Amino acid sequence: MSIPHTRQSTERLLTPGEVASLFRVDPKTVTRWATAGRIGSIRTPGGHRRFRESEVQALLATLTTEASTADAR
Amino acid sequence: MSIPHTRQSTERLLTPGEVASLFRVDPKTVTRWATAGRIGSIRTPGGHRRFRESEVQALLATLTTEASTADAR
DNA sequence: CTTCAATGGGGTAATTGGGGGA
DNA sequence: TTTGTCCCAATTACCCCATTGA
Repeated sequence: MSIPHTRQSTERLLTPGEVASLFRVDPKTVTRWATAGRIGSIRTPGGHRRFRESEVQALLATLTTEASTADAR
Repeated sequence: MSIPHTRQSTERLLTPGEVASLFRVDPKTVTRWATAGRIGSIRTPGGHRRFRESEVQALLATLTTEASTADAR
């Protein structure tokens, strides 16, 4: 258990557009991921979303499939 | 109930720029939040704004949504 | 007193959100 | 089922320069 403290001032946040660029998708798609709960988000008081860079990187790594590292080089 | 524990010694004040960094927005945006009454602010005699760290942290926590722990593909 | 980064105010461009449909 | 696109309204970002704060 133990709920992790939300005390990370060094946590870099990304805009929807930046995340969209990383995944090569439309910003709207990123919005849907957030709505569907596939990725955590931080909303500004105005309603716009920001995403944790570490979480985005982790998601990218999770969805990344590498080819066998047989002797490729 | 009233709260006699007014620990202002622990009450740090943040500048617009610091709050902006936490939300990954422009300092001007934080100013608009204060003007719109979305966040409480303290004005210096010169007109500059300062924000209560506890209030900012609380607001940040409220607007934060964690990703679903279940991996639905 | 001098310096200089940060802030406020105003105005304008860019991004985002939400609904709906392809 | 997921994504991209069009609509419009709201929010946010960047430009100017005078003032404040340290």
